[in-house]
Amino acid sequence: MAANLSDSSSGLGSSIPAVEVPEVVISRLPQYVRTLTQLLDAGVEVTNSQQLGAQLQVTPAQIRKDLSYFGRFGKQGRGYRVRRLLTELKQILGLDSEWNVAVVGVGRLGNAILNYPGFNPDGFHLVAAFDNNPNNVGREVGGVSVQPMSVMAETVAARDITIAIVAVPSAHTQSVIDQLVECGVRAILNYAPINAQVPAGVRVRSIDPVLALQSMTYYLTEPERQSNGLHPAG
Amino acid sequence: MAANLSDSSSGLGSSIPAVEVPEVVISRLPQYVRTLTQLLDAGVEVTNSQQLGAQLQVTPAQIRKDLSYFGRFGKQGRGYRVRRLLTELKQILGLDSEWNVAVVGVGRLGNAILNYPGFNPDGFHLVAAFDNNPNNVGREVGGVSVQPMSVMAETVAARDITIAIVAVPSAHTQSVIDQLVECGVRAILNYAPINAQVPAGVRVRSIDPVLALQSMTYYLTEPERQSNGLHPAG
DNA sequence: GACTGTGAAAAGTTTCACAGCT
DNA sequence: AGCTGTGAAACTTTTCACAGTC
Repeated sequence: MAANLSDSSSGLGSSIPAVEVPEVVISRLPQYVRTLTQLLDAGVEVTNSQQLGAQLQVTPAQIRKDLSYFGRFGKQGRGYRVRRLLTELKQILGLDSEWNVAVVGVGRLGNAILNYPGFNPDGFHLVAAFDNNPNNVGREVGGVSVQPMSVMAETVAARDITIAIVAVPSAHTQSVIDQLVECGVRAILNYAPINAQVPAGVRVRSIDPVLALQSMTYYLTEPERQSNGLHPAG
Repeated sequence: MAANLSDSSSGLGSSIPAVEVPEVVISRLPQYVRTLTQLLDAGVEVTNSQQLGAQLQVTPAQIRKDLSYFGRFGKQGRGYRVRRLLTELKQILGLDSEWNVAVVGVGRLGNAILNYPGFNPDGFHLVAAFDNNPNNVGREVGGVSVQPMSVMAETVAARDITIAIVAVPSAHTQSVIDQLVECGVRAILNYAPINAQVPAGVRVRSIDPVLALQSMTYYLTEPERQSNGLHPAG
């Protein structure tokens, strides 16, 4: 493997991979970050691929392989220093920066999102909220003043917003996403149960509890469909 | 490929696959179901792998291959009858049955879940709610009366509950999941940002917006990391 | 002519197994 | 002795391409 051109042995190297990193690897890194954060909070200073694998229910080899895309963060015979690895992974994922996020749609769900305290500790700042409904415009929700959709372009530019959370009814979601993309937003977290279409270069993830339930019922029906014993807690 | 032993040409065959169906395939079926439902609602009677693929942003070959694990649902030269394919896929996923679901944790999030109207149309019935807090016990939320955790085993058995939605604080989540598993629940939708551990035979899916955001920021950082142009709207 | 269903090829991902450092 | 980092092997998943049916 053509490992890596960056000098990551010189502490916190910026780890620019020489080889395209598989998307599935990137999707696992946030889980590694979370587990390492827990270990750090628990006062653990050194860990290893075995321990991380047990926590994450992933093989130790996979963890080592995943990390090898970005550099050499461990020490043979010893393992990984938790704080160092955590810092590196956060940097790789861009979690050493702060991200300004807009919420579109301030109905029941949008309200809950704006009041949810879980985003800020992770560097995601909900700095703007938009809604079409004049009854909502001007209200203060979760410390943010709700603006009309018409000022979205200005606000997104002014506040350097690159990420949006969309919580509008399904029927309006695609149109809202189109507008956001038009404004320069490049990552979207969609809460509507639709298949959002975005141009290349823009990312979408969807939060869809019904889809999650539906992908489990298959295994609850008679024919012994337990498949593997491992639990891809997606 | 050793296709399929079931006689699925004789309409709505129960499609017991001879070969273990890959988990990724199962995870895509609910999306097919959703798209087919939309087509049906739009009055479309016949579709094909090309059209479905365009909607779902998946190659037509993948759709045909996925379906081939369960039977032959199309007609060469014509495509798929929307209603027929939808019925078959729902049956495969177990969505032709109704599922009784318990919600554990009736805080802000649990409340929102119990009031969310999106589960029922899809055959998931929130029939019980549990909470440890005496202030919540006895309250009526989303048409369900909140019960103490102590009666969980009884209620789960009495109401034939196989699925649970867990919306309790992270610190209590694993313990609640253990109790649910003990009660015989075999599928869990977890809203806490933890790595839930369950025994083989039990499924977990997690709803974790922060993880979703964190898996996108990588692509928002300078080095041109757009990777593919396709958008795995996870 | 159009489109499915499917073996076979290609691509992607995981696991193995071991050299090499601590 | 213990554990990483990594080529190579094994396995999985996707895509191709075309025979067969409508």
